[in-house]
This record gives sequence, structure tokens and C-alpha cells, in this order.
Amino acid sequence: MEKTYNPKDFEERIYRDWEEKGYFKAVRDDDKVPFTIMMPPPNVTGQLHMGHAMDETMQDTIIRFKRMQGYCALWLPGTDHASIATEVKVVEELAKQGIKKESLTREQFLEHAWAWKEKYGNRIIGQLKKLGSSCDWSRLAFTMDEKCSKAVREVFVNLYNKGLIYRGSRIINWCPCCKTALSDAEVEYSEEASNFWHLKYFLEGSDSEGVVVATTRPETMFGDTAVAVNPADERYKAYIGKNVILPIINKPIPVVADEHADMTFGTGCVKITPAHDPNDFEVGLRHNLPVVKVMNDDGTMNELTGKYNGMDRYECRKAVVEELKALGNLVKIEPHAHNVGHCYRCHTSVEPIVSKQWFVKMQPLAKPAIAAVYDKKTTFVPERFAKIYYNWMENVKDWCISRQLWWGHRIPVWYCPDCGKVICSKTDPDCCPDCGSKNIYQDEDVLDTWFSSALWPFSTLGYPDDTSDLEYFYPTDVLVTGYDIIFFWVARMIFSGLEHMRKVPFRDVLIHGLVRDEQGRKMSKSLGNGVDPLVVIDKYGADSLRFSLLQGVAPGNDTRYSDGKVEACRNFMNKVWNASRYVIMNCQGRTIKPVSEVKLTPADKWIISRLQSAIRDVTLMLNKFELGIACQIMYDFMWSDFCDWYIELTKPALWSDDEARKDGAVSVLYFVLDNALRLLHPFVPFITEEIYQSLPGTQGSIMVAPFPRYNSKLAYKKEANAFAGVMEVIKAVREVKVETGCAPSKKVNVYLVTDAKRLIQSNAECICKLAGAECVKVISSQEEAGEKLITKVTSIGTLYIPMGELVDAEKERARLNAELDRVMGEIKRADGKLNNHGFISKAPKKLVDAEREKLNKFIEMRDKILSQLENL
RNA sequence: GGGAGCUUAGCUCAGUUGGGAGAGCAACUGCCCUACAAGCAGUGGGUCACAGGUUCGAGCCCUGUAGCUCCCACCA
Repeated sequence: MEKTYNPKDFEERIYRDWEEKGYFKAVRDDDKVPFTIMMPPPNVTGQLHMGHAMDETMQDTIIRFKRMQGYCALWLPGTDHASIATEVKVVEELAKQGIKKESLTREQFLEHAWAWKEKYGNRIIGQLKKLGSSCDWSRLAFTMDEKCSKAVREVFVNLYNKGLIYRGSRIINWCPCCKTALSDAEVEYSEEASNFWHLKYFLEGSDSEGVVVATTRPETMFGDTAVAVNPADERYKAYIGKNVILPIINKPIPVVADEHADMTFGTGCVKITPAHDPNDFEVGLRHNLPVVKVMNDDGTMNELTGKYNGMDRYECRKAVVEELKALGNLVKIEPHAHNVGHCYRCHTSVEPIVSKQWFVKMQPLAKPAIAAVYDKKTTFVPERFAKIYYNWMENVKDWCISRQLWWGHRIPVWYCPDCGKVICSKTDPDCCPDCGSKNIYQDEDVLDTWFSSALWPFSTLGYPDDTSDLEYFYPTDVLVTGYDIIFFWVARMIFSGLEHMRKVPFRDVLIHGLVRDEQGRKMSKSLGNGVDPLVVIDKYGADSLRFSLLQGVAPGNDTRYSDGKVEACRNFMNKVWNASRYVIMNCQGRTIKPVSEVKLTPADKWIISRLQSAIRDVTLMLNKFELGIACQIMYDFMWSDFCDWYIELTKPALWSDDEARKDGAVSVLYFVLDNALRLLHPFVPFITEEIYQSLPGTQGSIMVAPFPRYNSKLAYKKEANAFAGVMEVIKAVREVKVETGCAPSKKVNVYLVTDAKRLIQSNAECICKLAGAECVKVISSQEEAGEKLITKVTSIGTLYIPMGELVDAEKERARLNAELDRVMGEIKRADGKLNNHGFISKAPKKLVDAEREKLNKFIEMRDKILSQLENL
């Protein structure tokens, strides 16, 4: 093995090897329990970012853990066609080549889109592999592949036949840039500074009397078909039923009474534009008002606006305000901030507009979806995200699913121009089933990209066919994703799964946060602060990146990426690497025995005990999806317990001439390392595999080796506890040496007055080695230690270390006094607790006893320090 | 308007059944000792936002306050 950890030497080779050996493949095995994760399909719009890297790492860690535990583990990968996002990208790409979308036929455009998908889809797959993702590539899916498309058709037709999909003219969100309808979820609101324009609409036949409406959208006035006032508003009662004249186009419109008008807001009079405002649309329905659309699809004004025809909506706003001012209709302008919706893909401000679109009726679907989470058929981790889910589901409106795009699943509906028949079909019809006309034509629109993503957990397993996979792997076990797509995706998968499979799609939803940049900002293209995972992998290795993305992260919380963190993890990898090198080097030519056949030293029992704790805790934390804590446990176990202590403790044995002793030490080292590697493997698969392969006696891949299981017989609680005393002595000697400014290389003599004579004697060699001592002797009184002593009181005894000229009486007094202070503090604390009647009577007996024991120990230490001070 | 989260060492963050405040980085001191200087040993540093409450005991549970962040709804 090389002296330093160099991931480039092996990561690619190992991944290829895993793939060739078929370890990623999940084949139904009825002797095993299935464990399934569906990868949230990354969009084929570009490449993976840090958020993906974290998401995939979490999934890979869980699936590797379950696979090693003996489950039939399936992690099914795939990509999403991302209808609108990809179409925007392809249009941009074509524009660079001077090609306009409008100049292409639908088929020509789709060819470009598929080429894009090939290129970027493959790039994403390459990135996933670099990360070490152990997904079953033989099942790689794409939301627009044959399987998924078949499921989309099935679902659409079924919902249509149940009356849960309908077509209608409704207010929808229109993106004038993408020129398509959007769902409510696809609109992002942000506050913008604007104005409240107070406009006077004169009463029909009057030059002075009228109502003043306050609006933020003066340019939509051409579409006004009424003015609403509150029926209880005394100020305007007289106007109800009369007409006012719409300025500029001089059109009479009625004043209607409607609760929608808030008497306390604005002027109390609202201009009603049913075609361009969701609330006004509702008012319009109540009062049977005409719907007048005054804008074109690209956000320009239409012919109904007279001279403003063709003008951009914002320019028109300015011009209309000017004209109204000139006409004397503008009463005042009031600054006013209000929320404006933007397209989540291109950030253009969306236009609420009446349009004929396809919708999914949500109420009947939402109800069981709410109940399922309420009944804990699906659990959110952390639980608080269930609230966000409920809140959305309980208030969800019908879902607009049609998009005026080309890239996506085309709506499976045909129209017959001859008899007016609407045909919704799973297969493409060639004529009208009613009149036999061949003139039928298909709906031009495609479906919202989330319509197909919603089916992901079962479409990828073969739905609508009754496949063996579907039966075995569905419902899946855990969905891992960010909180940002709970509405878009998680919620829709839940109601879709319930509706079409009669079962929730997953048992747990593990929600994670965003990966932010070093300053806590969202990583984004426009800020240019994104960090490419591949660049990081290239520099530090995939394992270091993975570990850094998991360590210290709490579920659902955002986390910050920093090179420093990755570097620290790389250092940890190097630590693991070198510890392994130490073990493997010492294994050369030795007989490795099972630990059950080794005469274990106290140190051996201590590390084996620590290992058992690590096994127990890591398993527990992984099962609770507490990956951050699990990582921390492994980090501490490997670095502190195994490397800093145990490896050092084995050196005396390994440097001795006692062959049996050497074999024993090596056997334990091997045992612990082997277990530790398997514990670590789910987190850092490459390095553990590389080392595992170098470990003598191992067979096959660590990927399919069993995950360690806690063994209570190896817990050695008492022994481990006793050994902590030895460690305390070692630390005490080290402290004394540093505090007295003794040269580190100088060996000191250590004398101990203690009851634990045997423990100290049997570990004397280790104490000497680790503490830098010449000898450790148990004595019965201080006199035996000689003169010029430094005293250190520990819980298992008092240490005396002759320091010769280095002993300064004053300094020693100060040092002892400081220690006395500390011990007195402890006594005060314990004493206080034990004098508390409530504590004695109500706290668990174990705790009270432990506290008592501590108090006695500290009192003993206090007395020793006091007598020491007297003798000084 | 409704809801959620955060506030812990100089910085970034952990802290899961309430039982003596932790890690990484940074700082300081001393060390190339045959796994590792991507290292070792040691040190300093925190009224766990604030105010109440529950409890024998609160960073953790409850109530309120402040600051920051986010989500949803919406004011024409």
C-alpha cells in the first residue's frame, strides 16, 4: 500500500469491478426481504450539483447498509425529461445556432430535444457513477421511455374515465416567455414595489359623478367587465345596478355588489377583470359577467386595446396611465408593494389568464392522501414536514396539467372535427369511433412533467402490467429528497400511488435540506457560486466528498459546503488508510486467529468493547436515518479509539519477540479493522473496498459482506471500564510532562499508590510506551518514590513522578491548588445533588449510586491533594 | 395573514428517550517517535438568544419575547 491515500488510484477501477460483477443488480429473491429506493430522477437539463451529490450519497449509504444486512436491495436510477426546463434549454441552444423554434416542425424540434437528452442524460449517469452510486443500472429509467409513457397513458385515461381529468376554461398562470400554462406550484411569488393607481370611472351620463377604483394593473382595464362594491358599503349603495363608463374605450360596465370588495381596503371599489385575475374570475362567475381577454400569449396587448395593440404589457401600463391622466381619470398614485408571480423556470412574471386547459380534480385524490399520512402509512422524517404536506394537500386546487410545449408526454386525446367527439385513448386511434371520420387530430399539448414523475415509484416497476417486480418491490421503503419538492413531487406521488396502486408509494420520506455555499447562500447559476461535485471528487476523492456531505448534517436542515470540510474528511480517509496499512503490514507472516481463540489483554477487551458500542449505535442511527450522527460515531471510533489509543497500545506487543503475543495483537487488530471497514463501507465505499481487498483472508467484495452485528458477549463492559483507569494514568503522566516543561523524549519514572495494583502492573509496558515513562511501579507509600516529586491525583490512585531540577515548589503548589479547586468543585456539585431530597427519592437508583460513588472518589482525591500540599 | 425552522466555543455545525456542554476548522505550546506532518501529545475558549414555567434535575419539554431564515396564502 502507498504511504498516502490517493483515491485516484482505485476509485474508477473499483466501480468498474462492482459493475462487472453485477453487485448492483437487484433480482427478486423470495428468501430475502426487499428494500427499495427510487432515485429521484435528476433533470436532463444539465449536470449534477452539490444538492444532488448529497441526495445520492444519502441514498447510496442507506441502500449499501441494507444490502449488507441481507435485504434484497434495489436502488432504481433514472432521469427526468423535465419538460419545460429542457425545452427552454433546447430553445436557447438552438438560438445560439441561429435557429428559431418556430421555424422547426414539432418532429424536428423533438429530434434536437432527444439529442440533448442523450448528451446530458449520459453525463448525469457518469457523474452518479463517479460518486459511487450502487444503483441497478439494468433498470435505468427515463420518464419518457416506453415503460413510463405507457403508465402515463394508462393513468391519464383512467382518471379521465373516472371524471378526475377534465378540460375547461379557467384562470391559469401563463408564462409569456415560455408561452405555456403553469401549475400553481410552478409559480414563485416575490414582493415588488409598485403603485396603486386610483382611477375614476364616471357614471353613465355624468361628467362628475362616479366611482374611484384602486388598481395595481391599470393596463388590464380594457378587460374590465364590472366594478364591484361591498353590498354593505353605504358609500356606494346608490351605484349598485347602474353603469359606469370604462375610460379610453368608453364602454359601459355595471356596478355589482359582491363580498369580494373589501370596504377597508383601497377605495372599496374594485375593477373586475375576469380574464386576468383569479378573484375577478370568481366574481365574474357569480354575476355572469363576460370574460374579455386583452392580452396575447407573448404578454403583449391584443386588438381589443385599440391603439395599444401589440404593445408590451408594461409599456402599455405606462402609456395607459399617461392617457388616463390626460383624460382626467387618474385621481392619485399611491406607492404600493405587492406580490408578483414568476415562472419557476425562466423567472418572467406570469400572467393570470383565462385559458382552456386540462385539469386534474384534486379533492377526491387529496382526501385519501391526507389520511394515509395521518394514519402513518407514510412517515415524514423529520416529522415536521408532514405539516407542510397537510397544509398543501388540504388547500390544493385543481392541478393544471396541460402545457403548450412540445417536449413531453403528448395528451392522449383526439378530437373529431366532423362529429365533435372527444376521444381519450390508451392507444392511438386512426378514426373516430362514433362517426368513423379519419379527420381526427390529437391535442397539441403535452403534460406537466410532474405528471409522469408522480408515477415514478410504480411506472418504473412495470405498471400497468402485473409484474413480479411490482409485486415484490412496491411499495418502496424510503424516498430521499429535499424539502423543496414536497409539493411538486412527494405529494403527487402519494396520491398517485394510492389512486393507481391502492398503496402508498413509500413507507418513509427522508427529507433533507439544501447544500448552500460557504456564506450560506443558495448555490445558483446566476450567482456563480455553485461548486461542481466532479471537481471536488477529482481533487479529494468521492469518499471524502461523500463523508463531508453526511457528517454533522441533521435531517431536514440546510448545510454549507466548504472545501475545508472536504479536506478534513480527506484527512480522515488518510487516517483510515494508514491505520489499515499498519494492520496489514503487521499481518504479514502472522497467523490470524478468531478473537474467540485469543488470550485477550485488557486493551484488547477495551477496543472490542468500543467496537461493539460503535456497531450498536451506528446500526441504530442508520435505521433512524440519522446519517450525520452515524458518521460522527465512526469518525470518533476510528480516529480516537482505534488509531490514537488501540494501535499505539499494540506496539509493545508487536515489537516484542513473543510470537504468541504478536499473533494475539494482530488478530485483534484484524478483527477490529475488518469490522470497522464494514461499518464504514456504506458511507465511504471506495476506500473500504480498496483496503478490504488488501486485507489477507478476505473473499469477494466488501459490498456484499455482512454488516457487523452487535454481540453482547463481546461488550466487556467491566473490563473496558477498568481499562479507562489505565488510560487515565497515561494521560496524567503526559500532562505532567507537558506542564513541567519536561523534554518529550525524556523518560520519567512513575510511582503509583493504588489499589488497582494488578491492573497497573499488567499494563505497565503500555503505560510506559504511551506516556513516555521509563518504568511504572506500584508503591505503598510516597517515601518509596524519593524526592523532588510531582504529584498527580487520579481516580485510580496517586502518581508520583520524580522530576529532579524541574520541580519548582511554588509552581507545584499552584498546580496542586488548581487541581484542588477542580476537585472541590466536583465535590460541591455531587454533594449538592446528594443533599437534594428530591434527587435521592425520585432519580433512578442507578444514577444516585453513581453520584455517590463519584462523591467518594472525589473526596478521596481531595484528601490526597490536601495532604500533599501539607507535605510540600 | 397562516405555518415552519434557526439562535450552542472566534467560524461552521452536532447534541433523539431531560441525568456532569461536543466535533471540525481556527488559536496557543511542544514534538519528524519504525501507520499517518493529510500526523502526534497537550492547552485555552461557551450565563447553550432573552424572560418565565414544569421537574429532584432543562441546551433538550411548555408559554411568552426578540433577531434571522424559509414556506404557504393573499391585499383588487
